[in-house]
Amino acid sequence: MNIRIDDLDRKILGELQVDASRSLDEIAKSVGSSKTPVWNRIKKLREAGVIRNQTVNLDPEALGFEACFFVLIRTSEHEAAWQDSFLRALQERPEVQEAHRLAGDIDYILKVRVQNARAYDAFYQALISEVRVYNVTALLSMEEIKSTNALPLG
Amino acid sequence: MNIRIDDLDRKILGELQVDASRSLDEIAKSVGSSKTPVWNRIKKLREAGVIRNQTVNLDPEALGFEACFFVLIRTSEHEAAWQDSFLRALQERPEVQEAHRLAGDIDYILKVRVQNARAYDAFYQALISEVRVYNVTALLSMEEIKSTNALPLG
DNA sequence: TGCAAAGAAGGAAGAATGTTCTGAATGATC
DNA sequence: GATCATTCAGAACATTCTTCCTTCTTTGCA
Repeated sequence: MNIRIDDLDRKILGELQVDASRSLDEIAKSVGSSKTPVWNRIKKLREAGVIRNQTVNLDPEALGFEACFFVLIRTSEHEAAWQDSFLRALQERPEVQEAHRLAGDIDYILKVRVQNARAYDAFYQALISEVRVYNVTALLSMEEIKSTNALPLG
Repeated sequence: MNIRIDDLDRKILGELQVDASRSLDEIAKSVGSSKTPVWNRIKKLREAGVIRNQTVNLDPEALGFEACFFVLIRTSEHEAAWQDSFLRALQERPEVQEAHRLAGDIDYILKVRVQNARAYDAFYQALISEVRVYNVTALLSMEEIKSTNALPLG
């Protein structure tokens, strides 16, 4: 699974992060190479799992998702069985865009995207009925200042 | 700018969210339609800004980004000039993947992706030297349980 | 109900792009 | 310095995109 990633690979990934719909010729020109090596490297990076998938970024508000919450969760339960059911609940809920297990006194953080505050409450009620949590704090986003999942490869 | 989005549009967007590299024919088959209407609708959705751009999702750890922090920021300054310089600082820093202005006693939350803890400290020092902040709490992610920016269109 | 307008299906055709292949060049190893 | 393996540039082929057209269905309105 280990793979050697050189400077040209990073340039290609940088281009794909900005716009994955460009043609191989354009990308090759941008990174100062030609079509064949770019194609071979993209294939290699895909097979190695460095490139996971190719998606479109949608405008959440245009599709009716007006509310975004960051949810800080504390729990007193740390057994494997509890954790398994918690993780499964998060995976199954499409409102949960991100979930991280944290170090420190807060155990988990979630990013939850929903239509409105009522939809968040429905999500919250469903979650706490499925798994026991000790303390939940919801932070409501008023403005999305920046949103990208591009890595700084420059 | 307003656009009417029907069920077929949502199905198409759902397919594109999962895998934007599939051909029009395949997508048309998946949503139970044919090539022409699918192409027209994708074009319409792109022009309306519902589809923002097309990118690849990379494996952060494979590229050496082993640390992810959520940063909670409180500030006592709420003037426009301070806010402008703060926003500009966030936009310019590629480590900042997400930035939200919040309601409540915490003013901002950031998601910061860096190589390691030392790189985070460098980022932190640079940030507080640029803009005054009252209080900063960093939450260190131990495990990325879930990560997607797909909207629940089903 | 009937009429007009809009959109969908299906296919055809040219342009653009993806994918494979080959010979040349480059660099590493001994 | 010779040999081997790897990579690159460009050609050649295959697929897909994009546009256009015709027919048919659906939608909206009088």
